[in-house]
Amino acid sequence: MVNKENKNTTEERILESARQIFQVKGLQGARMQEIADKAGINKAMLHYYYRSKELLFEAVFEEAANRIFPKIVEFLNTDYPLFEKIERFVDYYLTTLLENKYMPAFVLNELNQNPERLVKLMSDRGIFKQEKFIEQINNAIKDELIIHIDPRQLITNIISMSIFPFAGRPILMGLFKLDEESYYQFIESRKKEVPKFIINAIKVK
Amino acid sequence: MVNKENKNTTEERILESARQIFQVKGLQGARMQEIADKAGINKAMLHYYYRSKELLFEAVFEEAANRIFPKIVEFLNTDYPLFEKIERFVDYYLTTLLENKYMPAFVLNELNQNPERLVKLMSDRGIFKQEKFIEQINNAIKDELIIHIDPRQLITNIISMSIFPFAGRPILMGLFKLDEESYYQFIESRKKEVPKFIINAIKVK
DNA sequence: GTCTATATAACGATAGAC
DNA sequence: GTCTATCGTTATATAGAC
Repeated sequence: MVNKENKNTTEERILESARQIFQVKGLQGARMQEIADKAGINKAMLHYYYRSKELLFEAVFEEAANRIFPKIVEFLNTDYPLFEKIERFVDYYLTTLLENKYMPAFVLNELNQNPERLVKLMSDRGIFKQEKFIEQINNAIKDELIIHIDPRQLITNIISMSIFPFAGRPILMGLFKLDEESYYQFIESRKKEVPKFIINAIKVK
Repeated sequence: MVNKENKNTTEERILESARQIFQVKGLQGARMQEIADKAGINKAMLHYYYRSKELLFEAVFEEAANRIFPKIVEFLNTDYPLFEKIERFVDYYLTTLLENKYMPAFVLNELNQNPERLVKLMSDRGIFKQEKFIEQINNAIKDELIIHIDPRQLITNIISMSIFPFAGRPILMGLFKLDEESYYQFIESRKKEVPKFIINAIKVK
């Protein structure tokens, strides 16, 4: 499912089980025994391949974080016109997260409990270079294509509307009385609704 | 701070300590010893007053959830005109959450790990009655005050932009290189920026 | 009500046979 | 590389004195 190049080695089976357990229960809530059971192997094997719970968790977390963050930057630095960039960005994120619906809550929670992980992520590579996108927004303001707005506020709004519906999935499902299928449809609609909403908010008419 | 009617009894001191520890570390991450230390009493007292860790946690969680959810509904059912209602709602939430910045991540995470708690919250009282607000939105569409939009999508956007900046606080602080003070200022600005953004997005010009 | 001391269980981790 | 058995620690929870 998640991992196409699954070689089905013991090491890979452990990682896949760890993904599923950690993403739902978090670092503290997960049990090594449960991960071993799901992988169909013994608890000792977890330590043979990953030494400790902490290291196994880090493997899972970094993989998840690397699926979210680098693409943000990649997108922000492409050469698409502003409105098209926003449309593509929202569509890409809703699609990705719909296939990994536990990931946002997992990553958000872990970064709240352990903000140092973010520092590590940022220094690992040139993540979070947003200068180009900010410049693009400022140019669009100068050209009177969009209204005057703090680029950081705009970016925050885009990210909020893309990620919150997943982190707050139980709330939305309760609030609007959605089952799995109608929740899926609701997010699908957002792929067009959210860009329309954003562009409406900033476009100079 | 958080609790004005603090009677400073042992029971209340325990609850206050539990609030602080649980909200940062979660149910599994918190240690009863740590809560006892912060309260300045012995570990046995926690069990004397709250029987178990689980029950102590529930006291904290329900208090936090009850500070977030009931006010949502209360607001949605007031008689303010649509735009004014949106302005007041966003302002109220950003103000409240700025004073309880760990709460959104805490509640979101707990509801993801234990969605049954939401069922309990919903059945406890008439929470989540949004019919009136949905009707108000639909009327505004008919009156050509706002563009055609699914009321649920609009509500989701409002909530997303109000709550995500707190649940994703470490990310925003890293992304925009904010310290505590400039983060506070950034949220303060949102009290005006977000309603403006939303009304721009839906207003018929 | 509040404390110290302790029971009891669970968990992460390792040793050592195969 | 994989297993069983077990160690060492830490956690929640309780018993019982004051």
